Amino acid sequence: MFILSVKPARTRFAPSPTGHLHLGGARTALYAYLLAKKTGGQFLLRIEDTDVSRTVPGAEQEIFDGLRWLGLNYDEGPDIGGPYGPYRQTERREIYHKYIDILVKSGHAYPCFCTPERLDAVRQEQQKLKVNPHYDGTCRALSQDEAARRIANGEKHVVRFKMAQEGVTVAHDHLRGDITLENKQLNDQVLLKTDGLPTYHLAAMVDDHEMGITHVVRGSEWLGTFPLHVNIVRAFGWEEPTWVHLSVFLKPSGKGKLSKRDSVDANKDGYSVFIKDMQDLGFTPEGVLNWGALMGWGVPEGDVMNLEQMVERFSIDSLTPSPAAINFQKLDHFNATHIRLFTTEDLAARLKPYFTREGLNVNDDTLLKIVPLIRERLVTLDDCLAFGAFFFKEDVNPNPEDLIAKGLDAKQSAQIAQRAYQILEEQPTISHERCEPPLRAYVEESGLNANQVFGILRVATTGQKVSPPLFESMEIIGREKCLARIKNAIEVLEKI
RNA sequence: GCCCCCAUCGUCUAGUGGCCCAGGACGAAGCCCUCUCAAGGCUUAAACCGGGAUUCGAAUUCCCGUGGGGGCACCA
Repeated sequence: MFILSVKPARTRFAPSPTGHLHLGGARTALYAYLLAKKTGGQFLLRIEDTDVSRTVPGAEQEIFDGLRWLGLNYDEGPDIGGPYGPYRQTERREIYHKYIDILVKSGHAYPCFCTPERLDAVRQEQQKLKVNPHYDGTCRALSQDEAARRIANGEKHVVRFKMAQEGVTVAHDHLRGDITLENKQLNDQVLLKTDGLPTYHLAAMVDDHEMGITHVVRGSEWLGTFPLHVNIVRAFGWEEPTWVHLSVFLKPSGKGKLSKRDSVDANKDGYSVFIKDMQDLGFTPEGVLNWGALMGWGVPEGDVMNLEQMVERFSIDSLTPSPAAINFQKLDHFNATHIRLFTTEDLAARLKPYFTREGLNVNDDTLLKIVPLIRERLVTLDDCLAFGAFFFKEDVNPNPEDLIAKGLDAKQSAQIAQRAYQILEEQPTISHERCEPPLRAYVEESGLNANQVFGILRVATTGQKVSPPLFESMEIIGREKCLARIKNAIEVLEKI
């Protein structure tokens, strides 16, 4: 037997806790997760909180909750631990200092005493002269003795990477191939800040190495500093991971990168790019994931997938590098499609919170009965209110106008309701099988059309013009309530 | 300003030199079904950014434009 062996991949999702978990982050996490699971490896979560001033309280928890809601369970992370912890960068200071020392000793990095004010002035001057903004190298020229003396003096300083000033760097991205950049385009970037914490450039490289990450899956906004990162990894003499820079998401219009502002706009139409909001809006993890997965991934076949199926079909070779405009209509489609795939019990459980949050008293047996009736009518879970809230209400108060059938007047409509009432009253129970035949017969003999007769009954019993199928609905509402509601409708019609 | 990346229907994508007068999905239009609304079935319209080059042959390779995106911090 022939065994195709794939090395298990270790991947990570490494967000900074500076805001809401959004669609772009979720998709990055998804691909990293899929790659790990596909190859039998591990997926881990690391919090990149080295910019203390930007850290938002609660953001970290939102990341945990969001990933769990989506079903992207990580094997290692800040809240569950793991063999390579800690998984929060602010708790890893000593590790970074150890590696900074290595770089300084090997001549790949140097201390810099320039003040932010001076740097600002230099940058402004360079812009005025239309030169590329870059560090001017003042401290790079300092002798080791001089630097040591100033450090001993307690002078505040950062540590910069000593970038080669000539030649080129060739960095290999899995989706784009070799990317070549002249070294002089690269800056002597700050690796360690005055506050003793590392910048992303150092922290991410160190952690990915320490944590055994085999594939770095991240957004294409990192493409610009990608060659720098490759240089840092090489300065340490480490083996490079496989780099996978994902495409970015564009606004629905295709003009510009998706931003927070777009979520505000989207919210007006019942959408959001924040994972937390999507749940409130009635989207399902399955729908959101399926939608996000398809933007940037050319699935071989079968567009509709749950997480498990995505794992089966996933391959980083079929990821696409070009930017993708998001399309909320497609979200609707995938959400509705997955809703239709849920079992009745599952869907009932998912729907219940949407009824109860509106203050409705949900009877579980009734809920189970209405699910098959409304399932294919739902786009979002909260649509269940529009189609099924009346099942849990004591009274319905139809708009009198709506009770009048098309082409008829109030009096005629009242007569029809009266006749329908008699027919239904003759039935010992109200069921689909018992009620439809006699009412159809009435439609026949009266010369009316089904729309007219059924329409009056629909509005009378459900209180709305659009509802799940009439007879099935009446059956669930029950004989007593149906008759009472029709009687009420007759009264309303007679008063017109 | 400089650098990097990307480029197939409106949108997401398939396509790795002949299988492509370009396939799928969403959306759109029409028809069927039908007690409303959906769902479902069938059908239609809709694209290789432009120009050169290589080749018997190019959506597919190369070059130049153009358009779009991203980056140029003691932010990630």
